Amino acid sequence: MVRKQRRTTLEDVARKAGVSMMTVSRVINHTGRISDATRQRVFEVIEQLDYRPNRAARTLVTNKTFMVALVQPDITNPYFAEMFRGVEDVLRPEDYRVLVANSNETPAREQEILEMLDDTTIDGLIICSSRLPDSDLLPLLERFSCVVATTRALPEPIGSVVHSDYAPGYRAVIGFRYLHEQGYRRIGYLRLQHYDIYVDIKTFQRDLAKLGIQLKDEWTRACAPQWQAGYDAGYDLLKTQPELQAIIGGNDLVALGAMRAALDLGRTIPDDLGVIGADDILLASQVTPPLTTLKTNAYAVGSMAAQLLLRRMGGDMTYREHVYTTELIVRGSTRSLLEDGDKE
Amino acid sequence: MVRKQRRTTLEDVARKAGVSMMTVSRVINHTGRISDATRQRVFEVIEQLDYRPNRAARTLVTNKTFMVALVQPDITNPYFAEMFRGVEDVLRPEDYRVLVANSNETPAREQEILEMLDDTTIDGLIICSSRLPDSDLLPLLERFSCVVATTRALPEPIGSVVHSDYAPGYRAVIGFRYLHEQGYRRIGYLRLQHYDIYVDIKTFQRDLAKLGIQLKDEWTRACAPQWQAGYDAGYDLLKTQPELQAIIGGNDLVALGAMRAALDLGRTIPDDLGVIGADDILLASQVTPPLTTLKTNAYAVGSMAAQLLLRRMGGDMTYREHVYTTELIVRGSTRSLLEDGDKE
DNA sequence: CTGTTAGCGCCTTCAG
DNA sequence: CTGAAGGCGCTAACAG
Repeated sequence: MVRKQRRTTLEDVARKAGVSMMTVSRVINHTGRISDATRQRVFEVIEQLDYRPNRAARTLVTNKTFMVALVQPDITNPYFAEMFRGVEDVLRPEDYRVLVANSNETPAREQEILEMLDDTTIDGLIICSSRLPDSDLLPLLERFSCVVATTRALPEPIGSVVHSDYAPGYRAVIGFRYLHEQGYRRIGYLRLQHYDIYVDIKTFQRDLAKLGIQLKDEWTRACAPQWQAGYDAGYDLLKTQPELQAIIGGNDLVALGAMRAALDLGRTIPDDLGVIGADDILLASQVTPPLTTLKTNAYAVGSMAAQLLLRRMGGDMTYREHVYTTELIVRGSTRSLLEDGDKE
Repeated sequence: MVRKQRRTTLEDVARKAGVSMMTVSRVINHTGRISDATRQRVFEVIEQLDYRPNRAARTLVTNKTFMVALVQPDITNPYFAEMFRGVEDVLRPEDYRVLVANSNETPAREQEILEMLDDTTIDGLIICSSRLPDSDLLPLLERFSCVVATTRALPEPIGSVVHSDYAPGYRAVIGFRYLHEQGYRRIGYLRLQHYDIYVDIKTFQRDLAKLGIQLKDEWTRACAPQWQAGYDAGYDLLKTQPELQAIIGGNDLVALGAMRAALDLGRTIPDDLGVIGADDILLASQVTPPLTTLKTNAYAVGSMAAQLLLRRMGGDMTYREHVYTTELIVRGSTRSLLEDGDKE
């Protein structure tokens, strides 16, 4: 037989301890003043009966779930897995549990996830690198009382923000600038497709042009933020634009996919082609040659997001914005062209 | 101002629709028979008022939370991230949400997590590769009505089981056998430290001996299932036992760490040293040389675990056990020694 | 310091 | 096909 007996309740404990339910409630919640003797006795009974409060009942009356949702595009991306750790490490000591939902890079699924969540399920929401346009995202977020977004701007009243990037979609500029300084002139760009939600590629090209860097239309492709997408896009890009001297990937996975494609096409790295990624996942440092990358501290982003959320859940609804800057880590996948006379 | 107004409740909907609360309840739960006209009207009002049922209230009365906990040792290990996807892909269509808790490879933290969870928080529990000994784990699991464990045996009444391995802690044997066939005779083994919970290393050595394979005491180290631990242990192992012809890692991260250590020590792979990992994470195929590994389908393990859990949550408490077999993927990090005359 | 009263929002049961 | 009463287990607010 499976256990059938009713769970022990507050009332059971109260009866057995010879006190009122309220007293027991006060003891377990450490609220109000209780004599040591009573407290002790109550604790003993709780122990004996293996009493554990019913969360649902408590939530019904307090409106607190002690649950936080973390909505991410892809937890198999080491960047997001690391971010999860940051979030959990901050929330757990505060007794919050983390509900993780993965949209698998599918905007429709992200939407569905947000629709299924609400304030009776969670106390707060951290939405990471949303792939939804503002017109879809903001109405959904309005339904939640406490929201923090990462790598995504939000109108002030909606929630606080952590940027993992000095400007959304602009992280790659650091790579362009660096390569340009090293003498590279024909630089391909595998931008992440969701960047197009907030940065028009034409604008991006113009902004690069202001820095004296040319990015021709045919030198860039939008691609999904995954290894295989990077491979495919990189392969295509190098096939059609063999004159490229370097490729910048929107993240490490994409850059590494492109790097593999380049190798398969017989290019040598960094001699025939420079490659730059972004994030600095473990894989980046372990391939040969190791990948030059734009490092972002995913763990810090996660823990900061959690801290901002705790603030909000604690009642402080002040808008806060935290920007982590991106750091260039130079490794073997790029080199200087300055001594080659390869400048144009 | 923040929203202050009370959430709309069943009662609000009932009043506005001119029906009883019960009718509304039946409509939203698709239970009982309701006239089309009434149903339609109720749905309209629900829409107008943007009504959403209060989860806590519902849970209080039904005892269903529609929440499943996934307890894992380390979500930054791609193996577990992939497994999460398998779990979620099965559970979401059934309307379950997934609470993820990460023990960070810390048994005490795993214990703490399990203690904080209970049947009023979740309907079911999937515990992955528990790092706790049976004496600690089993009493904790008994408190839950529906449990599935992965890569870990469980007494029948406790829960169902998915093995990602032909026998717990024995996956590496396939690697030993393969290397032995290829002429390797001095094989180091970086076993995962938690294996010692269920497989005594002496027994393991004896079992290998039965296959005619020698594993000397000084050729094996227990190490944490992470890259850095693999690096450190591998470094130490190769320093003290330079005669080793190969190293088998308990998982890919460890093997890759050891591989890096070998390279840092000036060994060439596979010429000076063979390396085998386990899991087949993306990184394994992307390093140079690519890593020979014992592939396990993490996604399948996750989705099978979720399916077994659904069965249990659906009331079918039959014990079920699913074993995935491990597949050897031979890549460039190992070679044949048979033509070398290097046999002993 | 401790107890009493009154719900939280929903579903189960039993009547119509 | 629809409704009324009762209670799930807990805590807020007020008494003493």
